[in-house]
Amino acid sequence: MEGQLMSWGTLENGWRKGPWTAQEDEILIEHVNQHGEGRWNCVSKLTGLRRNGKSCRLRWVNYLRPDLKRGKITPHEENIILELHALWGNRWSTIARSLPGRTDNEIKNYWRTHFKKSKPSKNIEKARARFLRQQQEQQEREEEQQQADMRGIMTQVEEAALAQDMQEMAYMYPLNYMLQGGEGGGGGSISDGSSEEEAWGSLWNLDDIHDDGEGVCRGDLTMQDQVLTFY
DNA sequence: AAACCAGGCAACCGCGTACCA
DNA sequence: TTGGTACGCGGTTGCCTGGTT
Repeated sequence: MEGQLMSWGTLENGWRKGPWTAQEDEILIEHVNQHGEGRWNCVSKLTGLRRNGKSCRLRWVNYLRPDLKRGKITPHEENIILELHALWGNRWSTIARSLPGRTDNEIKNYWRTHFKKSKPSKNIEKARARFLRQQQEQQEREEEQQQADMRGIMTQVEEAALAQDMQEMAYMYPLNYMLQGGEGGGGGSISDGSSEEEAWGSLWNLDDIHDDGEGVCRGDLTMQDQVLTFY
């Protein structure tokens, strides 16, 4: 524990806690505009703000950042959250990278209030298991194929460099990268219905993309392929 | 009108990790 | 190599608000 509350929101060690005031927000924004993000523990020293570094960072990241999107999560975003949560679980910050303007905290809260309570149906669980199994098989097939293809063309150094590039791209822009190919791609088939079954359905339909060897993403990696590049 | 309740969300906490001296 | 510090992440808490009785 940091200390005992003296008056409302003030601890005996001088740090303030609880809801931020408009003045505190202004001070923090001013500070970040001047010095940039980071070095959060210096904020109190430089500005006189009685907030610890953690609190400042959180306030900035979750509320004050200018690129934050305000307003409700759209059905499209909701579907993205569902799909990525199916893939990555509670890795909220990873999921948030695929939703520009949304924070991990926001997505986490949204998930907890909208989906946590409803247990996935049997069908969903079966579909999920099938998806994961096929994903694994696909990965194995591709690794074999890639090794065979690459061996004759690339040196080992080039191969490593490419793999790293792919991984970095996928890490920086997970969903954008997956959905390359536009609205007609994997995400485009998502209807505006927001039921859980529908959302999962859009994910499992990706299986079909692979069946003909072409995929909706035409020439690009399908969602499954690209997800595999993360691991 | 008042009390109660549930949902939503901002903020806090603890832990793990990266970085640096 | 190690210890300290700062940062980032996920889980949890608690307040606020709107709806219901």
